[in-house]
Parts: sequence; C-alpha cells; structure tokens
Amino acid sequence: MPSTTTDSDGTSPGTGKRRVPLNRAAVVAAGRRVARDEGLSAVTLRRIAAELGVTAMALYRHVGDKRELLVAMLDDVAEQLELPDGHGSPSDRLVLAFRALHDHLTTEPWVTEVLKAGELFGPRASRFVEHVLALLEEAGLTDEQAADAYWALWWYTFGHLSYLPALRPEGLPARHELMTRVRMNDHPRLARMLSRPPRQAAARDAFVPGLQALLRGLLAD
Amino acid sequence: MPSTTTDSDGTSPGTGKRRVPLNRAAVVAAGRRVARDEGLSAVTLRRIAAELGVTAMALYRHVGDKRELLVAMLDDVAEQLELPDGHGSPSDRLVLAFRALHDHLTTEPWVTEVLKAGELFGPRASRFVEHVLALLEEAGLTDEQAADAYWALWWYTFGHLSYLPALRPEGLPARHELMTRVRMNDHPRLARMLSRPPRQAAARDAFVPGLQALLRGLLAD
DNA sequence: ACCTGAACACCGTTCAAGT
DNA sequence: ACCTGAACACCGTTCAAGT
Repeated sequence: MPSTTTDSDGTSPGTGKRRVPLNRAAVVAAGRRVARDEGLSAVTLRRIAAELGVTAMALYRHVGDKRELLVAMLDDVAEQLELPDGHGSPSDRLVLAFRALHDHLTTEPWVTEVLKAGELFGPRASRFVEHVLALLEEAGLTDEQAADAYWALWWYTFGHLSYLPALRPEGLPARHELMTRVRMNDHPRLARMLSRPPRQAAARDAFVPGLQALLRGLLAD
Repeated sequence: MPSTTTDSDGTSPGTGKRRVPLNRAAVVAAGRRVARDEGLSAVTLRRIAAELGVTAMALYRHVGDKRELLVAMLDDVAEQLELPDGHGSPSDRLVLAFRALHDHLTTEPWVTEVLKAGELFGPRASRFVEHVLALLEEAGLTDEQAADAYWALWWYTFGHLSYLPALRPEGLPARHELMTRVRMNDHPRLARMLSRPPRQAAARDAFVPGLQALLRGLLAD
C-alpha cells in the first residue's frame, strides 16, 4: 500500500535525505514494507533505519523496542481487515468471517510469524471479535458458550495458518525426509496419507470443511 | 528425566572433566535439560557446550546445526508419548488420544515454542498419527476423510497449545492493556468476554469441549 | 528536540590450529 | 579423531555526545 514515489514519511524510500522528522507511522510503514518484501527475518532495526535513511537508534524515539514495533505492525494489518456482510444463516456468515480473516492474515506471510511469536492480535481486531460473538449469539449460544466457541474457532484457524508454511516449497524436503524415515510397514494408514500429493492448495481447501465441521459441532446443542 | 548424579554422557552436569567422548544423545539430553530448566531462549550452543564442559564448536561434530538439534530434541519428546489404550467409542478414544498428546506437549513449554518455529513433529510421532487414523477409520471415515480430519484435529490442538502461553502470568499485562484500549461501548460482547476471569485453567478446560465439538462435526456425515 | 557514533553483550557459524 | 581459540558477521540496546 505504499505509493509509488513518496511515502508517508515524505521521502522516497531508501533514497534522499530526511525532509521532515520521523514519526511512528512512518516507522511502522517501513517495517511492513521490509517485512512484505524481504520477510520477517529482514525486519531488524538497522534495516528499517536504512530504509528511512536514518540510524537504528533514531527509531527508539518513536518505538519503545522491537516487540512494540511488531505489535504496531500487526495492529496496522488488523485495521485493514474487512468484515464481509453476508446473508444467510449465522453459520454461513461465520464461515465467511473466518475465511476473510484467514485470507487476510495469509496475504502477508510475516503476519503469521509474528502471531506465532506470541503477540496478541491487537485492539484494532476487536471489530472482528465482536462481529463473531454477535453471530454466535444469533445462533443461539449463551455468552459463555459464545466465548468458548470463539476461542475454538480461533485456535483452529490459527493452527491452520501456522501449518501452511510447512507445506511451502522450502518445507517439502523436510516432509519428504520424514516420509522416508517412517517405517511404512508398521504404519499403513500414515503411509497412505503421506503418499497423497501434499499441495499447498489442498491444505488451503481443507480449511473450510474443517471449519464447517467445527461449527456444526459447536452450534448443535 | 536425567538421573541425579550421573548423566548419559558420563559426567556430572556442569562439573568435572570429560571422561568419555561426546555423543549425539548426550548433546540432545543436555539440550533438553537446559530447555526444561531455563527455557528455550537459554538453549544456545554455547550454553549447552558449557553444560557438557566443552566449547560450542565441539557440538558441531555431533549435530549439523542448531535447527537439527531442536528437531532431535523434539523427536526425543515424541518418543516418550504414551498412547492411551481406552475403551469406548472411537470418538471417546480420539478425545483420550488428543488429550494425552496435549498434556504431553504441555509438560515442557519449550516444546510448543519449537513447534511454533515451524518444526514438524518428527518421525517418532508416527505411532500417534497411525493410532488416530485407525480410530477415524473405525468411526467410518474414508482414507481421505480421515486425513482431513486428522489435520483439523491437529490444527485445533496446536492452536490451543500456542495460545496457552499468552494466558500465563507474563502475558496477562498485555491482555489487560488490550482490555483498556478496546472501546468497550462499541463492543459490548467483547467487553463481557474479556471481563470473565482469564485463568489459564479455564483455557485448559476449554480444550476438551472444543475438541468434542470438532469431533462431533467431523464424524457426523 | 532530534539524531549519531561507538560500544556492550550477545548470537550461529567457519576455519585453521592444536593434541 | 576430537576438541580449541580466535575471528566473522550479525543482533537489540545503552549512553554520551553532537547539532
């Protein structure tokens, strides 16, 4: 979402001299830019500073520490999540909501990595939570049931997100090695499972059926 | 489970001189010891080497790199997982199996952290997978349905494991801060959810009901 | 007020050298 | 064969100093 020639900090990224003082939004934007283009491992204070034409220490004026920066980047992503306003049963609309969440968190892989690092999906995600709780209520759940159901749905979604990277090209050698080390004669069912093509698309498609199954179980009292 | 005075490397940990040459099992055991006692962040090659009375570089003789060491530590944990041989319906026994997995992975918190880092739960876990696939088959699922169901159950379990740390004492300030930053008037249901006591035990107890709901949905065709 | 330079205490890892 | 010492290229972060 950075524009072509000028960013919110008033400079062309990586070039030229500072015209205006740094601000927090510019730091967060630079962090997202680096994360999107070069991956989370490239998100170091020194790298972001270079992106802004500044030294690493200058960042400490606008951000308490690196963790705070990551939380701010996450919150920035949360703000851009759009809630689908669908029709149909609460169950159908819950599927839509979690699919939207899943897809949104998936567009920039670093987001999942930061979530895995233990950061909570920040305050700006509260719209989403409220929306889901309302749908669960509409489906007939009590406050307590809705809260438990929300967490179950989130755990499932987060677990799925976390395992997508393992199915990416880089992870496939590890999977193959695992396949060869398993004594297949003792584990015929596992052997059959592993022999199925492990396409990432397959895992992606498996998200919705599992989600629907979970919802069926949660909404059936 | 290292014994009291002597370890598998033939020395008292952290003291004395080497009597026998290092071996891979001793390195892995030392890694687990450090992880259990001081947390995953303390698991550095230098720290493990010190534990063994050796320099960091000596470890490279027995372990390719740090990642390989972590995978070996994980595999060590997988080997110790005991499958419960319960009676009752396949569904009941699936609950038992995943509860056993959950509890086993929970006894040493670093395990979840390594899983979050993207490592696959190694070859020695294949007994568990085979066991679950057999139960799903017994419940009437086809190969393909069983594979999808296995993943759904794992995603749910892993998601839950991953969020336990956020509910530990260290994470509670963050949760509280989140609570104050949410505009509660706009989000009444979220406000009610957050005001419930966020005890870790509660999240732990919530694991099984969600698991049962998921199973209900998966097994009902 | 805002930013820099140098330094500190760490990492994983490589490489030549010791015994 | 097995281990060491010194070094490299990094981290996040602190602190005194510049303008």
